[in-house]
Amino acid sequence: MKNITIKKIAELAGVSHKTVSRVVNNEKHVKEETKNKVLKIIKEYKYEPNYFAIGLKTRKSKTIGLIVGDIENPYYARLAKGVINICESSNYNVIVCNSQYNNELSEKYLKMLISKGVDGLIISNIDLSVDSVKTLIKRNIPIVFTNIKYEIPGINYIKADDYHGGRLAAEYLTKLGHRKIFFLRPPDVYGAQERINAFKDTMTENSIYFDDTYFSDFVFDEESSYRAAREFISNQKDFTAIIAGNDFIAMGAMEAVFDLGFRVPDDFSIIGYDNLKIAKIMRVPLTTIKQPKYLFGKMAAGKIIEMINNPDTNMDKKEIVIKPELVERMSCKNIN
Amino acid sequence: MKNITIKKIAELAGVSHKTVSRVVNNEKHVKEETKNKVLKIIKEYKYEPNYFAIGLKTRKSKTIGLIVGDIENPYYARLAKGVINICESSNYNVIVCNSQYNNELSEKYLKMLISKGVDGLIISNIDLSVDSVKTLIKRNIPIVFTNIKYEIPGINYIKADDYHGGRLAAEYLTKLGHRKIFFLRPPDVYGAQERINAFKDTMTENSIYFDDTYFSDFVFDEESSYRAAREFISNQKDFTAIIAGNDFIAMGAMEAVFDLGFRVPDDFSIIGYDNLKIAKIMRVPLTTIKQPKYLFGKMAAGKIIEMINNPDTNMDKKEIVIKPELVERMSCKNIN
DNA sequence: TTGAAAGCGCTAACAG
DNA sequence: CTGTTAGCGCTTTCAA
Repeated sequence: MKNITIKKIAELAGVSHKTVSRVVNNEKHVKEETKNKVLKIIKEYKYEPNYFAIGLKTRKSKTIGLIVGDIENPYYARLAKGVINICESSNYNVIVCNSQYNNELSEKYLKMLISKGVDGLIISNIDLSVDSVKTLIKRNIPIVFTNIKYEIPGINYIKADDYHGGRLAAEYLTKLGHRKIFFLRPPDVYGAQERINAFKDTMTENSIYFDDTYFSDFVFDEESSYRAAREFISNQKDFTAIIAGNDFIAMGAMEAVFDLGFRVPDDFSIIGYDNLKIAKIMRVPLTTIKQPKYLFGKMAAGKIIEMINNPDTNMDKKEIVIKPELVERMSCKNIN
Repeated sequence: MKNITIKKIAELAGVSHKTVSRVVNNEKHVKEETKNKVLKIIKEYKYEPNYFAIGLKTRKSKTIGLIVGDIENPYYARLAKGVINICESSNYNVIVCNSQYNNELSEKYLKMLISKGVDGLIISNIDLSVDSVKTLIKRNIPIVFTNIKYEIPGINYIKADDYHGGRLAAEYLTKLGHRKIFFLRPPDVYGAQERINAFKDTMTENSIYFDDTYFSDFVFDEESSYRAAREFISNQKDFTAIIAGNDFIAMGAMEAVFDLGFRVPDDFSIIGYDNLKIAKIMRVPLTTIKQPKYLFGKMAAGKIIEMINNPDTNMDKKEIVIKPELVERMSCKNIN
């Protein structure tokens, strides 16, 4: 039971294998009659072109790689959905890699993807070394970042204005009268640092004191956030607000507050980031900063496919930056 | 700037390309000295074996395919995480397909995956035709289902005992005194039907009336659930409880209840399914049925890799069935 | 321990 | 409109 190859079909149809190749690829210069004959045999024998043979010749894989920090974080899940759906409509598949915010793992995934000949790469919030990124650029493989840690010329990215988003959160809280605000730090990706900078700037401008103890260690998901928040809450009395690195992290924080017998926002105001669907229906509906996650995925995929299809033209818009917005709900209290 | 191939390395090292192949694949019968020499050249020239050439020969892709209903549903996201993480540890990549619970799209994805020569397939809650599944089995490609719609002999699956889970939910509600219970139907996958059967059996055994109007149309996600729940709530007065097809759906239902000015569980008790992380921190902490999502992914991936590595041996355990458990929180009221 | 030859299944270039 | 020839980069015999 061997595989049916293009040669066998050619034999069966009494034509050359190149002719079969022509009809398979829908090229012109094939007589309607021949074409139909070949098509019939193809159908009858359920011929399917060999992916590897094609790839070996064309160096196209019709698949793109996506690296995310944590597919379980609804932010990434929704972004991935955007990527996958758009890719599907252009007949691309996507290999999803879960870096777990881990440097080494990211690099490993990168290598795997490249060695598999992906046609493009979408890299979301991971912490690649500058060297890797530069090698990537040199290789000339289409690549789009959604949020980046380094500003490297010639790089395509799609991101939100995180500094602005960070300000939105910090200023909102200070206007509500909060002075001691704890920052649950999300993984160290570019966007996170921008938001922390915005926070610090806001505090400084308002002459509000802060130091390193106002920042948690990196917190990755709902669980690690829960632990960090719990520890933080247990050890102090003066803080009135928490900035959660993202909504997933905010979940953990809110759980910790409730489990310790405190209330939101009466004892602690909490503000998140991302505006996940869950934000609306959380224990206390979460005030947060809105980002268009599906759109990020959609745009990144669209851009990649565009780049794949026009390898030579220098795409015009290199950077796309989206303005985040504050979504006010019930998790923050005015204490003025 | 051509690619460095095995031949070039051979030339540079002054050996045959087969020898290079041997050291690349870590085969024996290579003198330590030759090996080191070759290794040095490989490193120097950054040689990377060509994926397509290898695939053409070996018919192995080192990638597996995963089809899920909706990657945005945290159930699937967590399952996918399990699959991806386990695959990574065995150096497999995973192509994630988002079927959107759509029959045709599922079939299309299936074709794409097969044509890409995936080494294995994990199919999660989709609605493939019996024919497709049979073809799949005939092709002899390792495949694991997590939940299935058809019982086909020789198929591997990992699932929860959905009938049992359905009973858990229905009996819990009836014991609490509920008689008019609305069922927000999840997409028509095997597990869903089992749970509906369990619901009907429970009602019948308790001599509780129900008819078709007690069931919503299929509801896919938080948004469609919101719409369906909203419409349902607006049009009736007697129902006291809602069984949500899963926790993602429960989110939408709870939103609808609140937006319409009702309360949970005072006006409507809601029970979910899956025990997502969000269940704990929802507006009203959700009573639900627990399923080990990460474990499903992990087991499915483990099984697939095992099957890939032992293509001949008939794996023993064909079916793995896990017992779900009730997690009681605050979304259901005793109205006895 | 090493190498030569063949071929996996396809496409590209050119010839007819 | 169709066919021939070559070769993509690797692995697999088999022979040395």
